[in-house]
Amino acid sequence: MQKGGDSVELSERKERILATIAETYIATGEPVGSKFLCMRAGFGVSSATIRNEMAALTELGFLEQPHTSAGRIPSQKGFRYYVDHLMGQYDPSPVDIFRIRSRMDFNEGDTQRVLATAANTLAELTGCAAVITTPFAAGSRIMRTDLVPLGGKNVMMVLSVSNGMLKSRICRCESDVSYEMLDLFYKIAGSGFVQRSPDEITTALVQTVAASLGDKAFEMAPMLAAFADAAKEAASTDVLTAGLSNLLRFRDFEGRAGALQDLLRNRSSAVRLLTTQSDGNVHIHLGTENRCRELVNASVVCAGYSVDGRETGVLGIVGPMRMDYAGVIPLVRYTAALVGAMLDENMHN
Amino acid sequence: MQKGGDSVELSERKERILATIAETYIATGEPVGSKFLCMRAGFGVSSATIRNEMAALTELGFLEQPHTSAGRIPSQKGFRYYVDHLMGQYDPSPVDIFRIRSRMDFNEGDTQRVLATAANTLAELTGCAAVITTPFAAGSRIMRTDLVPLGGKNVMMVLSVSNGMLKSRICRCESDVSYEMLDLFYKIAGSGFVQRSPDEITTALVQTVAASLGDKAFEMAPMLAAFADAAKEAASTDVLTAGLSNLLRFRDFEGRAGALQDLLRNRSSAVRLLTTQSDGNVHIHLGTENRCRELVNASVVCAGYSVDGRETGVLGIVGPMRMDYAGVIPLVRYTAALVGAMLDENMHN
DNA sequence: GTTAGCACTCAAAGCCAATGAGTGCTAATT
DNA sequence: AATTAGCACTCATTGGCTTTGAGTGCTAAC
Repeated sequence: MQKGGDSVELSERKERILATIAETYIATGEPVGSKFLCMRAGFGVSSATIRNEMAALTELGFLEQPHTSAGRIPSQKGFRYYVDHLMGQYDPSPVDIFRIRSRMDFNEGDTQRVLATAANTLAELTGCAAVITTPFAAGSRIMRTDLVPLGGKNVMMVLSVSNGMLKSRICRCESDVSYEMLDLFYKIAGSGFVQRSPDEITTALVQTVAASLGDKAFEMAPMLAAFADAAKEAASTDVLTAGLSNLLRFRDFEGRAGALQDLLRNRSSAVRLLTTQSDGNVHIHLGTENRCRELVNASVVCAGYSVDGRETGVLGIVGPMRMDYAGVIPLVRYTAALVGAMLDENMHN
Repeated sequence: MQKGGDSVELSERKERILATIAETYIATGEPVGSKFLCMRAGFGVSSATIRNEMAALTELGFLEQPHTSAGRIPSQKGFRYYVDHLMGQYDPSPVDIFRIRSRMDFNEGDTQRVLATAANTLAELTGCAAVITTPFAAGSRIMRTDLVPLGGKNVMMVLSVSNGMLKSRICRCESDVSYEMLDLFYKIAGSGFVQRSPDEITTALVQTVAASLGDKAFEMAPMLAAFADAAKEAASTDVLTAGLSNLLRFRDFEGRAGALQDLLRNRSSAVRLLTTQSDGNVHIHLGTENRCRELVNASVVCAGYSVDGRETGVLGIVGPMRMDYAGVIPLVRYTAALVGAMLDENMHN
């Protein structure tokens, strides 16, 4: 939970009012009026007093009014204050833990599948859209490359990266794949590519290698191209999404849900969205904090997952600004921890 | 183009009126009135005569009226008659051909990628959602299985099926993978699994094999399980989608777009949707012909793609019933042919 | 068979008043 | 100084009402 920008201190009563408005608005989606607050919550004062407080909170920018004769809703600043200072901190309920663990198979060795399952689980349990990045490539290196001849001219190339990712390419050679070609590729890869970081595999590097091959270059070109392509993909962070159609259910996104879906489907914008300090906490990006037109009334709740003690990826959910933060944060935190643990398991065999 | 159910013959003038209404409604989305038809189209008669004809067409069930004081729109039956008898048959325009070919790389050896690209291309060019099945497993057989030791306890298993599909699984063994384990698996697979059809790989079969292994069974269990799982997936038809967010743009689906997206994302319902006669033609399923609540005002335009002369998969698009059939059909037909050709290329190396 | 003419229908748009939730302000009270 | 009762005010919403105009169906004449 990062601290908000300006550290205005509110009186305890103002805080209680803001918290109650936030929680009521989150629950009902309707603006909250002074009368309701007076009745419902146990403030020992009249609605007029509450109105005065609300007016002050509006003046301070924590609340806003859809129109004169409506109640108040928390502004973005109000939500920020709420999540930073007022919201209860909970652990996931036993039933949530059960739900998450029963969906995620701790024995899954496939990083890609672990991530996909995590996204699906989060989307389902939160009712929001879920996004999860593949482990970052920074600091990783190519562990090995393998070739699987598929018969005839086709070979499958598998690139294993130390961050747990596998990238495979099917590659059609100019002629039937021969033992010599495979052998040559293994030699090239072993001496020039393995142990390097994926982002070191530049076109230039591959061309240098190709040039040194002389008349074999032509034969090897498709494999080298496939390898370069796979390495390039391995060097960049990818994003898996789930539950995009959940976004259609929120009135808040009416008409904009399509743009939101497209935004999340887009790799680079989704990565940018999740990027945040890696301090092991759950982070909340409210509305315009995301610096993104499509997300003005949306929030992102995200957390990094750590493998080997280093935060190597991020997962999160995207939903309306009036989402149930208190309920959702524990789910995100727990899922992130579990993903980290599962990938850790894979790293250490 | 399949023939409609009842073969009512309409007078030539009625046909011209129906065709003009269909095309105008497709283009504008607005009900079409007698006055417009009289002005615009070159009928040598007055609006009153056209009104009489329209009344007759309504009586016959080819047209309907949103309300008394509105023009007419084609009913489902009207659209059916239009696509069966009235619509022009076109070839894709050179520019469409160029667009499709420049998006689809004829040298791609990866079936999965070919399919994904085809779906994206179709979605983009038609503005509808695109769906494409993987090649059917019927009649296919397992060509080979390969193991790629990934270090430590992890192995990647690759299953090559004769229909061009590859299925891979990462499998975590109980102990470090040894040469003996790999060798044993190759022996088992070679004698018991390769050359079989994927749907023959039942749990029973795998258990029989396991039982025959004696004390090695425990060690081999994860690999056998992964193999069975991969084979099961290979035996069933999968579906790739693209452009689901296009559906949100259509007024016709307002409020139902989410359900439609979910329907297409669901493997079995999407397959059911595309299932049709395999006679090499483009097929059009209008509204309720799809026997599916979510699709009452939607149409599916689909075509099979053939590999080796046999129709082994289907692709199609889903859009509103008032879609531009004349423009879209050539695209679907051409894309299907191209997918077939590309997969053919792969089969014959 | 065609058409001019006309009465009719009905969605859409605009207008108006009533309703009521909720506020802001003021003056009295504690 | 804080609280509150009271009241005037605002404004979205609703429903009723009318107007408008597109489009029809029907009939009688051509």
